[in-house]
Amino acid sequence: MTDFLNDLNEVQRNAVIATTGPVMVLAGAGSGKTRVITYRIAYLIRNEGVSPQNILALTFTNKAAGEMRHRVDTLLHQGSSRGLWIGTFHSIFARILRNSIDLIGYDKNFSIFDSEDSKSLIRQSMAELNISVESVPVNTVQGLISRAKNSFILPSEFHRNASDYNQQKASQIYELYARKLKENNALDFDDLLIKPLELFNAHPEVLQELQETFRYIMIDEYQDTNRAQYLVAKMLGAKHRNIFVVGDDAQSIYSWRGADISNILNFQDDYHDALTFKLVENYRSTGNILKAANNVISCNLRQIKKELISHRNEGEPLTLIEAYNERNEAERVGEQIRNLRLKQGFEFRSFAVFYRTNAQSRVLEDVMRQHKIPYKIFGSVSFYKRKEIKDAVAYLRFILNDRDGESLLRIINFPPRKIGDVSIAKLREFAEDRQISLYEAILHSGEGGFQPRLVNALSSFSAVIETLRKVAVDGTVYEVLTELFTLTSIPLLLQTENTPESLVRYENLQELLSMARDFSDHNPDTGSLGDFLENISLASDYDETQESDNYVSLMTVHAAKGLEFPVVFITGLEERLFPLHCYEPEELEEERRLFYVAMTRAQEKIFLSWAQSRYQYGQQHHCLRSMFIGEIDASIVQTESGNFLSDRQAKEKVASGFSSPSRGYQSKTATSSSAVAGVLPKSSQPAFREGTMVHHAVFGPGVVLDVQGSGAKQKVRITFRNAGEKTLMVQYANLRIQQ
DNA sequence: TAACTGCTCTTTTTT
DNA sequence: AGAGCAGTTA
Repeated sequence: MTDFLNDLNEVQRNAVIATTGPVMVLAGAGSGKTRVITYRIAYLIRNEGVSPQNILALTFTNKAAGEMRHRVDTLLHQGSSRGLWIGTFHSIFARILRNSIDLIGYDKNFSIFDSEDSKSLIRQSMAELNISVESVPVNTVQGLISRAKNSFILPSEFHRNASDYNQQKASQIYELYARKLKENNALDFDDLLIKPLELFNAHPEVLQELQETFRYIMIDEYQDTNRAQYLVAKMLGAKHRNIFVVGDDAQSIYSWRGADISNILNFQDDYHDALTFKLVENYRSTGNILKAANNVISCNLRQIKKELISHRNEGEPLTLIEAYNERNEAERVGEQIRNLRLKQGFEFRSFAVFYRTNAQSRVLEDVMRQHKIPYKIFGSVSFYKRKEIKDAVAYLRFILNDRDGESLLRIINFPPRKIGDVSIAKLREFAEDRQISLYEAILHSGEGGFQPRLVNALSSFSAVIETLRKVAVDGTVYEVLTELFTLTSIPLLLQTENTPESLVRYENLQELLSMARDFSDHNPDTGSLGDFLENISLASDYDETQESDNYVSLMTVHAAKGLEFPVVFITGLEERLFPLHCYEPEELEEERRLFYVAMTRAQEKIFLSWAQSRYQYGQQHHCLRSMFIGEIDASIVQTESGNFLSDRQAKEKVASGFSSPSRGYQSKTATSSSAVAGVLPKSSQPAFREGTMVHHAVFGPGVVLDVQGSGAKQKVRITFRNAGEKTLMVQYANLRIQQ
């Protein structure tokens, strides 16, 4: 019965069998973290006779949850994972809320608003409060509100503590936005995490029941939990105290989303009797890869010290690709992939190309297509975020929850029914007069004194909705969707439009339909429309992987967490791109952890690439090599032609004196203008100091922030009144000093 | 009401 | 460079 424990090393095994009381496992990259959790679940079920219904495992992605479930099934026997509570924080909490949210004044059929819906609602709130989008950007507001929610700060408290203008405005908007969400009977992503707390506080009996249920709680990627997640987990585990958390502070990359690294750093303060295990034996990567990763992460100050120990041979050095521009970078990545496949027998699925921002995927995609390399981009425009899908889904959402105003606005005039903004405004007024919802206003539009044409349009709309509702009562999701497509002729319209885009959209709707059919087959019981929608709302493109397909994976580094590939390309290693922004030292440390995550995904080979110039927001920029590259021991990094960096650096040092990598980029405009304008004679180059007022031919007036280097290599960082912050080579910038 | 046009802003990363 | 938006026109 304990045979499967032999697959584990001693520390792993000890962690698995320590089933009682709080346990923390610090698991370095590739040290068998998922293995420990899954074996522990299997051990609980098989050796300790725990019923699956009493085990809760929380993950951050659906993919991780799916994989865990799959592995438990493999470990025991098919179907063993039935009844297990395995899922993302968001989906498990949504499930809890579906059961009892009526206790805190929501309808159980609540809608889940994605960030687009939520942004639109924030925009509405701002309009009502007469706060212009120019004064405070919607994105900023959304970020502030989200952060507040995740820290479990209520509007009133946020308002009290608002220190600057943006926060003050955001706190006002937060209040109205929260009210509007409730009016819509909707929860945003953050609500899914914080509403359980509200529920538990108001109704302790709900909490008690759940505490009884969840005798064993396991949390993956604990370093990425935010305050709300931390609190709920703590409450749920308070009775049995069998809390088992796994994480790696070195892989904490979500602080921008409110993740609080101190949750893991302070675990032992919360649970004094906690057992701690450290997994540092790495089975994934070669010695050189680990060495490089260790080199880099040791530059961070705030960390739990642990050096990963390799279980594999040294392997090959890392390879540096230095490209002219982003296109060249992509081409050389493609070339390497082709060569390695042909000469060393790697399959397409062995390769992953990582980048810091989604925008970088475009060129890579182009080149892959040109070179006929099969590829898949993870998380570009999610299937569910496509307009046609969102429109169709909005109908489904609205059938269940007719207070969902966002959905209503999407579908009321789609397909076009000649109900425009003006009519909607009139309808709104009518609804407000009578204190009824917008949909009720539509149902009673005959009494509103509207033009007959509008009343007709509105009643044809409500007829569609009512018909669909009837179908939904005892029909499957598939049937509802089919009826929707028949009634509205949406697919037909797209087909007759017959443009390449409309045909793609048509295909997408067919895809949705077949997903619905799939779902209906697996969930034959009626009333599963809500479940279907929940899956859709909480799903993302990052989740699906089909083992059978053979393609190169393209994704952001964030999306790569938890995955592994034989060959990894880390692209765009340039200052201000990766690391992206470094206003604060902590932010730089997070970027470094992100780079660490990227490197530790690799099993055999790592390629690091950067481009000397790159298009960013439609402008070409000169780039500087990322400081991260220099943090790796130069004796294990070679160029494509096989020269080691250590040799090259030695030569360079002799030739031109040591130059350390410095920050920033120069604008191409500045460089090229200098060719025309000429360069000041060296002797007459003015001296720049911090605070010097200057004038630039293109950027206009500005102030020097700091000066780097001297002589021909001197650079100045300048904040321009109208052009923002730039770093310029003094030699080329042709700056005039303003007295 | 809907289509068109020029304008702005974008780019962090995800559930 | 490209998407999305507001404002304008048919």
